[in-house]
Amino acid sequence: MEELINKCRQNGLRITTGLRTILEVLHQAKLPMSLQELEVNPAIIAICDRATIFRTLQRLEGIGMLRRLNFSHSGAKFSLSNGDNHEEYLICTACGEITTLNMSCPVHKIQDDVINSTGYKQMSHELTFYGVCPACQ
Amino acid sequence: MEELINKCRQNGLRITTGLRTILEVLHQAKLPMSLQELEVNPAIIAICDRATIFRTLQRLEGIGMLRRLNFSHSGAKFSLSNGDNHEEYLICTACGEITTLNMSCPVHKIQDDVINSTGYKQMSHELTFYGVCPACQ
DNA sequence: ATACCTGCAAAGTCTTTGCCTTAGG
DNA sequence: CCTAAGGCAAAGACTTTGCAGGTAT
Repeated sequence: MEELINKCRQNGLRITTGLRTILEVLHQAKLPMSLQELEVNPAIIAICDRATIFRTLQRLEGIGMLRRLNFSHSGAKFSLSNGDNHEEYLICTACGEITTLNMSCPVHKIQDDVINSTGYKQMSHELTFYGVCPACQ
Repeated sequence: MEELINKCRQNGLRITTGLRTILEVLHQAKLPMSLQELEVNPAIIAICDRATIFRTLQRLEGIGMLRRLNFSHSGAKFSLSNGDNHEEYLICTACGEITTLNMSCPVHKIQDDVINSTGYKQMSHELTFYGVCPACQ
């Protein structure tokens, strides 16, 4: 957590209560959260206006600490970047539950192939599985 | 193309000019398109209202012929389902260009593992690579 | 004939911005 | 102090819906 704060400081952000709280919530959630979810979060609701959350997320994304994700069955979500430039998720198409997958990422090899064959740079990837979770079946 | 029409008919959709045109455009585009892109498409703009396109996409998605995708640097896009329940894309984070990847999908094996370990059903997946294309570097 | 589709316009929803105030460094 | 950050409210950008009239079957 202090590490996150320091990274913000290094990037010239001012350490405000809002920023601190948002980081904390995202850090503890460990799962991507939407702007709205942040907005109604008990820890945030009394502290920050929607616009503040929005701009804070924007700043965090700008310095590469946050990653914007778009899942097909919900809107944009944000998660603290793991620094590895890859994200793997499993999403229930019925209830929307998001699960992170801790796989020793099997896509890196494929990614290298793609880099070589296309000439793209600064490559990252998202691998998302959709399905119906046991509880919803 | 006739195949697509038949599938619609089988699912109880009425074969209207709008539906036909939208299918045609999506079929030829081969790339995911947003509602807006469809709306301003020369073949469609004179035929269909935005609401019609919207509802047509909704119906197509409902019968599983269309897949809704959300990319991190653009809004929702739709592509005719390939029936294989998987999609692989490469997207330039600078210009937004979308490229389809024709890989003999390397993720199916991984998907099987995920199914076995999580109990999810009706699994599909999206694998998206983000990077900066040669032209934008 | 009768559902189903469509167009139009308006209502929603969520995101983004302007402007003035507050407060971190 | 100076400038970034915050609050409020309003503007935007899309998406979605109601309803009256049109059309495939």
